[in-house]
Amino acid sequence: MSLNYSHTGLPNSPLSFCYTDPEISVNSGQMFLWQKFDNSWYGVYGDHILKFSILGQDKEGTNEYDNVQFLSFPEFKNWERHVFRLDDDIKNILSGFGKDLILSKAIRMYPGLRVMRQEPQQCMISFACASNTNIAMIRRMLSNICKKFGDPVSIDGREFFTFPNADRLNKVTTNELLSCAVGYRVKAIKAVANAIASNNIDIDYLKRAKYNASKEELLKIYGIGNKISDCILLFSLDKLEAFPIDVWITRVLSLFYPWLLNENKKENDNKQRTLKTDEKLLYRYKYEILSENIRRYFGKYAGYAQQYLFYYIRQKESRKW
DNA sequence: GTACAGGCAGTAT
DNA sequence: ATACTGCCTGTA
Repeated sequence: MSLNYSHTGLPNSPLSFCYTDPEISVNSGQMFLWQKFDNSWYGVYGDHILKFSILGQDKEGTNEYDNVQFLSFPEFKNWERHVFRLDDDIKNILSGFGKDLILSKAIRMYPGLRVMRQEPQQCMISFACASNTNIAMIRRMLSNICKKFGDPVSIDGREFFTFPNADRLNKVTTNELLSCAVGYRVKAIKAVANAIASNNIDIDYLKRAKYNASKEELLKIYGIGNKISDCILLFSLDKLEAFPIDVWITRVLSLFYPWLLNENKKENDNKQRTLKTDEKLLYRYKYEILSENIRRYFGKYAGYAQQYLFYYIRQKESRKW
């Protein structure tokens, strides 16, 4: 497989990678537990550690490499197909956005940006940690959780830790979790672990069910609201229409899709619209209605659009991850 | 010291 | 229904 690796990413990002044929890059937000050492990337997928290595020479600054090796511990055959969603018809998905100028631009800038598929239990716990904080903090919390409750795996002379499953996390004490610097999110983490461990929610069902039914189940869990459930649905439950709306997405909508927001204005608010006022708009607009309108506009692969827009606005604002 | 970071639940109106 | 508030932790 020909591979094209580059730091497409954000200037300060230690993360983000892409390769071509098919081209891939991924938002850091999707890869909390990935790290790069030398020419290899290592990532945690539940109780597996995944690895891929860039072998061979860079063809004179083209970032094209002729050989990439995918490994996993323990064995997880063809994990790259699963994790990078190589079965998605990316050409078809992206061509569907062709009429949208902003998306077209973002797609040209970040060719092959993908939605990554995460291990569902890990994904649910990860986003339970995501409220009111930033990516660096989430990475720290999750890394702490793995170190404390996961199993060590030694690879290439380095120690990695698997992600503890729900049964394990369901048994740990609140204080043990608090030592992972998760703060008040401990209640959400325990609620997720308990819901899975006690079969109150069934991940197979969540995968099978349609977006709305699946989301309804997730929203029953303490600490899992609209945005976080959409992340879980998109990144681990194969709901490609899920479109998580956070402050960054709100900004990009405000800048480039104001009509989507204005449709939902509660009253005709004559005040001048500014970024600041728009950022507060999730207080003033119903997430559900906004979400429906957005999914109607972007279509059944809205989640892919969300990733391009998120990546675009983050880079535009030069955010460090 | 203060503001703020990829939300959420609880409470008051 | 909608507005407002506090919240762990860490960094700028």
